[in-house]
Amino acid sequence: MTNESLIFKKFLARRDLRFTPERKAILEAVFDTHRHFDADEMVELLHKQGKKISRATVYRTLDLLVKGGLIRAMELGEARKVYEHIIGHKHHDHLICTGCGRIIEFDDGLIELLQQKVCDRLNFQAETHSLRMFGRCENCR
Amino acid sequence: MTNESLIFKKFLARRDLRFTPERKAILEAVFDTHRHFDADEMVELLHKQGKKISRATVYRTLDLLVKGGLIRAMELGEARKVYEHIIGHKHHDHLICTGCGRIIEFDDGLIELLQQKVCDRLNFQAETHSLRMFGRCENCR
DNA sequence: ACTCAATCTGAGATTGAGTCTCAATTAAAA
DNA sequence: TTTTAATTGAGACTCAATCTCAGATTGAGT
Repeated sequence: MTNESLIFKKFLARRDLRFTPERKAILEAVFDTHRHFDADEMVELLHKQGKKISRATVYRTLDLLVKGGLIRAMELGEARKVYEHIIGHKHHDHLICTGCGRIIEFDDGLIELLQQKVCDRLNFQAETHSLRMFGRCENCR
Repeated sequence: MTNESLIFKKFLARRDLRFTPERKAILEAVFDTHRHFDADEMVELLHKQGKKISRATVYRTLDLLVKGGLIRAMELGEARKVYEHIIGHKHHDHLICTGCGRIIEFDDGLIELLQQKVCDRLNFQAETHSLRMFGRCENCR
C-alpha cells in the first residue's frame, strides 16, 4: 500500500467516504503521472487503460484529492485547471513561458518567509498561496 | 483629455485601431470605477447609464485595455476574471479571504526584488506576475 | 464631400470546462 | 439479510467567454 493510498484512505474514512475501485484507479493514475495534467487528460488516460470511469467521477475525485492535500490545482494561464502532486514534493512556485508554454518550477525560502511576514502584519491567516511569473524563458526571449 | 484616454488612443493608433464612441464609453466607465469589477458588471453599468453597448464589445475592449497596459485581469478564486486599474496605481498583490471574499491589497518591495533575483538566476524575463494568498482575514479566522 | 477598403459593432450562436441530476448500483453497518 | 447511505454514470445543464457574419462606421485618399 503506497503512502498516498494510506493518506487518501484516512482522509476518506474521516469523512465517512469510501475508497472505491474508481477512486483507487484515479489515485493510482494520478500518482503514476509525473507532470502537470488536467482533468480531461486524466479521463482519457484512464480510458486508454481500459478503465471506464466517467468524467463526473474523475472531476469529483480530483476535488477530493485536492481537499485531502494530495494534489494541488493551479491556473497556469490556460483555460483549464492543471494539477500536480503535493505529497513527496517540496512546495514550489512557477515561471510560465508565454512563448512556448514551458513551466519552470522554483522555490525560494526567503520569499516564503516574507510572505508570512506580510500575513502577520495584516493579521491574515494564509492557507495556500500561488506565485506565478509570466514571461519569456531563455529559449524564447 | 485624461491621461488614460491619451494612452489608449496612442495604443490603438499604433495598431491601426480606432477610438470609437463605444471604446471611449467603456474606457470612461472603467476609470470611473474605483474597485475590482468583472466584464458583465461593466456591461450592466453601461446599460444603466443608457449606453447600449453589447457584451461582445465590452469583452473585446477590456482585452484591449489589458493589452495596452491600462488595466490588469486577475482570477481571485471565483470563476470570473476581475479587472483593476494599472495606470495611476502602484503595483500590488492580493490576500483573498475564503471566508467573506474580502480582497486585501499589499505590496512588498523586498518580495518583488527577490522575485527578480529568481528570474535572473533562471534566465527568465518576467513580464507580469501574480502573487495571491488565500486564507482567512481577521474577521473570519 | 465622395469613394472605398478596412475596421467595428451587435445579436445571437457556439464553445468548453466544470457542475448537477437522478435512477440504478454498491458498500458497509446492524 | 436488511437497511441506510454513499457512489456512480450518462447526459443535461451552466455560464463565462468567444466567435460569426451581415450591416454600420471610420478615415485615408482623392
